[in-house]
Amino acid sequence: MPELAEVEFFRKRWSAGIGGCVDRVHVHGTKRIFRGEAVERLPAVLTDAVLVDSERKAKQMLFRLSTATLGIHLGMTGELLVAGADFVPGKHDHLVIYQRERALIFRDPRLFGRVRFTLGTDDPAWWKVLPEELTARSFTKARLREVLQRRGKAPLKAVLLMQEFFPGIGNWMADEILWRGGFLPDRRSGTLTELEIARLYREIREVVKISLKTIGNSTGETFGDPPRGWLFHERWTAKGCCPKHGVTLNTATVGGRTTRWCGICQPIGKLM
DNA sequence: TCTCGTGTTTCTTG
DNA sequence: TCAAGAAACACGAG
Repeated sequence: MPELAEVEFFRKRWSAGIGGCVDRVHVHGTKRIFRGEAVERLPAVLTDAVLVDSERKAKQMLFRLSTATLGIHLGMTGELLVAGADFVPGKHDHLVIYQRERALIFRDPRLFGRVRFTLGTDDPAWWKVLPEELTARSFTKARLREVLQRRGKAPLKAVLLMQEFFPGIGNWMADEILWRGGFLPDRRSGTLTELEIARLYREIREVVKISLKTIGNSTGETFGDPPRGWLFHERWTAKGCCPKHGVTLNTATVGGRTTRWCGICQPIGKLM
């Protein structure tokens, strides 16, 4: 479930390879994962390069090597893994970077993810133009108000999923934010009062911050869960209940995505 | 066998 | 021309 915090977890997983030299590279070159890239050049470019560092912006990752940069987006089902140097790639292991002591693996069964690479050590142009993080100072209440008004007729849920405004927010995080704030997902974005905008702003910051802390910083085999009492733990099955009221969650498609909410916590809908 | 889905891009509609 | 919604992408899980 790669939303911003899970992406952070996967990025750190590959940190095991920082400082290491690339022995060889395996690619499934014909796959859509590499769309638009001259993938046939990738093994030659990366072999003998050193993995220098990595960074995440929203759901995007950039791995900097001594000869090139590697941009990775996990799509819906992508993941990064680390295995021993004798790792044998499976059907869905589209990129494997072998170092002396380990293999860094990018796996994605549904091929919605993307790998891009750029020669040289400068950060690529697409990376430089990504919007600033929601944890940055530039994300202010005034900025939120402006976005909500600009997309005034769209449901709140749909607007929260727009990456140009809310980089890193995905389906479960949007549901979590709306549930905590008491907003019905199909509420028109332009109808929020000043007090409600303040509440939404606070919940966006909180959910991002706590998710990064609990999921993004996990060090185990799999990423950890967000705190008990979050909607997260209930929203995956039809039997899921509101953590506060115990009532079965409602389900509908809002903004093109499966959305779950509590009829008691989140009472006020469209209003337009 | 059928339906669903954690993301993004492109197409269609209004 | 713009905003919003739908469809498409590809595959495994239930």
